[in-house]
Amino acid sequence: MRALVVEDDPDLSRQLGRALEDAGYAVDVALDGEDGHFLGDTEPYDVVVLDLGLPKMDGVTVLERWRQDGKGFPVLILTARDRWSEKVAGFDAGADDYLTKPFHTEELLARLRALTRRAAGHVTSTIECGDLSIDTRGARVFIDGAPVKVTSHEFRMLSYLAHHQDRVISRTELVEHIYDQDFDRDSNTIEVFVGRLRKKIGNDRIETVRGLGYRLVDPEARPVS
Amino acid sequence: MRALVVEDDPDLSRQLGRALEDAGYAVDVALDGEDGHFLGDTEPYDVVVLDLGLPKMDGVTVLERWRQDGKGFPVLILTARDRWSEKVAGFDAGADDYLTKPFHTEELLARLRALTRRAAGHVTSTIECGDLSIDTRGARVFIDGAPVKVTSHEFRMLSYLAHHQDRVISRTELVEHIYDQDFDRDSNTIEVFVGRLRKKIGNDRIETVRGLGYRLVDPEARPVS
DNA sequence: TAACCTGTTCAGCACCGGTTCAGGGCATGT
DNA sequence: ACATGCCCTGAACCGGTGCTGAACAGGTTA
Repeated sequence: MRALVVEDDPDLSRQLGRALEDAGYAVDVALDGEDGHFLGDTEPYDVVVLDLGLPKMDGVTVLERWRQDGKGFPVLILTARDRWSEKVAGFDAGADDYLTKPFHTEELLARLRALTRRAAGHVTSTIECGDLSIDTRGARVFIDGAPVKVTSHEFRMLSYLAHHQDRVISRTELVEHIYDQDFDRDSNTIEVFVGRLRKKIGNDRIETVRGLGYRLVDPEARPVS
Repeated sequence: MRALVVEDDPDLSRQLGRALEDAGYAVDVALDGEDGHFLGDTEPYDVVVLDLGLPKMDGVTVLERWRQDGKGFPVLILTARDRWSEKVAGFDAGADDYLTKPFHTEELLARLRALTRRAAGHVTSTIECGDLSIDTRGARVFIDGAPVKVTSHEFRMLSYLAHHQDRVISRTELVEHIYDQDFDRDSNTIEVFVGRLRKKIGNDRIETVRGLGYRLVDPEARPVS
């Protein structure tokens, strides 16, 4: 999951970035509205945390432009306490949730989880694929109830595949969503991770579609429709 | 499906080409308006991505000439943000959709899928032909709900036939839509693929019309011709 | 500092998928 | 019925793609 944090207060943005990274997101941080808008326009984020009071370009404007351009990622806006007008304007502009400063990072994380889940059409905090279950909250993976130990990048990857199960995910799409901005394009890191994941959760759970990418499937569900 | 990308920025054009190839298109790239116009005039594309700001010949002009010459392929234009006049001119010239730079490749792919589907008169992302169903998004094929394993070229071919089912598709048309520019004309590759496909989905699903080409049919739907 | 864990790089290899080729069959027109 | 030529098919070739084991690097922990 990739997240963008747009927050001008350097302390808070650093804290947020760190909290999200700890929670397993690949995070980019923008310190003003222009940068934030540009990043949101160019990079495929899965969720955005957007402060409304920003230098160079107001948060609401940023959000409005994104939505005009058809950007659909979920956006959580941060507002100063008692700034109802801003909040309303934010929702009108297409925000999905809000939080008033100051707040507990746990609450922010919980709301972000809810947003990403909702955006992918899931309702619970665990995604199931056959007897494979992925706890997005605890970053844990179970097979038939038995815990499987996965590293953080392995988890990000599995989690992204699970959010879009049954779809073919190209290698480039995986890279874009797992890593932040710059990443060496031609490298076989993805393949190595797929290999390691397969070794842990079973070979038949990740199909490779030659020339296109990978796909997470439930091996049990396919003998007959 | 064959796609043409007309984009002068070398980085972007390479990136686009790669993304489309990942998505299963056969892609040609032109770096200026003249080349782009020529290619679009001579080669039968299924969809075109056209940047409006181009050297040698402006994108709008390119599009106008294509339409004057009766080229009907769907065209998605790329415009710099806040260039409303261009956008309008593009639509007037016959564009089918637009996207403002910068954009997410996934969104571009989604729109291209929508365009090709619409151009073929389909609305969903799966095409049905009797109990044969083709998932254009997931690159999968089912017979009566049971998955059939096809390779990427086999899929392209079946998919093209399915987009134009009940029509006779000539061998050259198939070649032109499945492969990009350079392909050895006299080769029986197509026949080999037809053979392999028939072996997988049943002999009676692809009719051969001697001297003309092939046609995808629903064997059940024609008790008698 | 040493041991460890995680992510990345590299090189070798197996295999798959695309292409070619040759031979034979079958439809079509005379 | 015959001959022509189009089409089908099996087999083989070949290059590329993706997989794997191992080594390396950076950071973290004991």
